[in-house]
This record gives sequence, C-alpha cells and structure tokens, in this order.
Amino acid sequence: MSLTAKELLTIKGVKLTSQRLVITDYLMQTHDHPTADEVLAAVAEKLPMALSRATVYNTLNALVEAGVIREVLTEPGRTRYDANTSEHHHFVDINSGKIIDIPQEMLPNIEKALGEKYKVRSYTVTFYGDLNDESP
Amino acid sequence: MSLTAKELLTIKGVKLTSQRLVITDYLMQTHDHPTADEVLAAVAEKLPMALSRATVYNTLNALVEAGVIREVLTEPGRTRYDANTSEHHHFVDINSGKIIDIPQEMLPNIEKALGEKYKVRSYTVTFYGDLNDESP
DNA sequence: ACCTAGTTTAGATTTAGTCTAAATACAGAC
DNA sequence: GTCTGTATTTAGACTAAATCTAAACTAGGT
Repeated sequence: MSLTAKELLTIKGVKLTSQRLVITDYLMQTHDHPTADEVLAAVAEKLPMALSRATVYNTLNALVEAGVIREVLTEPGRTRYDANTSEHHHFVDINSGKIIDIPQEMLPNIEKALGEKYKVRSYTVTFYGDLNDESP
Repeated sequence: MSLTAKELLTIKGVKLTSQRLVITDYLMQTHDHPTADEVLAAVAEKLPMALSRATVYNTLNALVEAGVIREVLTEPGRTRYDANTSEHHHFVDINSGKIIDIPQEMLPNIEKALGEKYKVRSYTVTFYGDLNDESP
C-alpha cells in the first residue's frame, strides 16, 4: 500500500502543483537515479504546459529539503536523485554506470564504529564494481 | 620514511613538471580536502610563473588517473582531492563542513557483504555528523 | 645542442545550477 | 463559487565548475 505522490507531498507539507506532482510521481516510479536534466526530459511531455529548467531545480531542491527525495553523489559534477528515502546505499556498476540500491540490512552495522568523537547522524556507502547480471 | 612528491610521481610514471611537483607536494602536505580552485589559490604563489586553471585541472585529472590522488565526493557540484590513497573513508562535520579521514580499520569488513552478484572493487563510506572536537 | 612528444597557457566554450523579476496558480477565507 | 495573498513558475540572464582549443613551451632522451 504505497502512497501516491499527492499523498506523500501532503504528508511532507509540500504545496501541491502539477509540476511537483508529475516530478515526484516520475521519481517514485523509476528505479534509475536521474539527474535534473533527465527528470526534465522525462517529465516535460507529461505536462500540458511548458516546464522550465528552473522549476525542475526548484522542485528537486524543495523535495530534498522536505525529505521526499535524496541526493545521490556517485560521480563528479552531477547530482542524481532518488525517491527511495529509506536508509540505503548504492552500488555503481563501473562498466555500465548503472546504480543499484543496496538496503541497509545487507551491511553490518557500521554506524556505531566511530564511537565518541564522531557523532554519526547518517552515512552513505557507495560501492563501485562489476554487476554480475545473471539473475532476473 | 614518506616519499617526496618527486619520488611518488616517478614511481607512478607521471612526467615531472614544476607545476605537477608543487601541486602534488601541496596535496601531500595538507590534510584538508581541497577543491581545484583551492589548489590553484594555495599553489599559484609558490611558482615563479603564472599557473593556469586548465593546468590545475589537467594535473589533478592526471594524478587521479595515475593513482597518486583520489577524488572525494561529499557535496553536490564540487570535486575535492585527497593525496591519501590508502583505503579509507570520510567523516563530514555537518556544522563546519570539515572533512576527516576515517581509516579502513575503524570499520567492520563490509566489502564482502554484497556477495556473488555484486563484485565489489572498491567502496567509499561518507559519514555526516557532529565532530566532538574535545581532543588533541 | 637538438628533437619531439607531452605539457602548459589564456581564453573560449560547455555544462550544471542559481538568480531575477514578472506572470501565474494554489488554497484558505469569505 | 470568487476573492485574495502568498508561494510557485517562467524565460532568460547569470554564475561556477570543468573542459576544450590551438599555439607556445619544456622535459628529457639522443
């Protein structure tokens, strides 16, 4: 029983607009980790009116701010976005560039490793390697 | 018995130039994780001739390519550089932005966690939190 | 000293992202 | 339902990070 984009934005206190709904909906559907430009390209055609690049950036920043989506930093110079906000990490296939979500539960608990001096609020693990894609 | 910049570049097969030497030397000295612009600002005055921004980028890319330094991605839109190439991770103090190296040994071995499907070549953990700086 | 491939340079260019100020649309009050 | 104030959207200008270009230079082998 997953939430709709509309429900999610309402819960998170983000004012509804058709642009925000369609961007949020797109990010919730895809398992890619698109850049702002990829969001713009994917979403523009789904709206009756023109969609400005500035709106895409405004919206993505607002959604990050509200905790609806997360930024993903895996490569220099481009920010990617992920609607999966559960604590999880990323695996980057160094051959294809494909980015795959790795759930928290797959890792040992490393949060506590740093102890006293470093009060860890959050952490992100990015793996780089070869995806052995012989599985459905 | 740490290597000099000259020795390190020679070992790694990077052709010596005064620009490369001074940039490498600077990165080896500092424990900051400077951006390209910070490298330029810090290093320009140490050279008798003008130092071009393009050279800083060329050099940093060449050094990453040769394994002399590493890129560090902790925040959107800017690439930082680290002359510590031993396997290690980063702690970002969310108050000051200060970035601290966390040695591999401080973490449980998470490399093997992903098993068969994901052949992990490397991984990086970025922690975000509060640095409790009551220690020398 | 010479040669040449690799490097550096200034400046133009590209790309990611932000800013501006005017037009527009949401949502609460009536 | 319509009014109204505030937040959002827009196109395009702008900024910042990084790359490209093509000419000048230099390291280092002969």
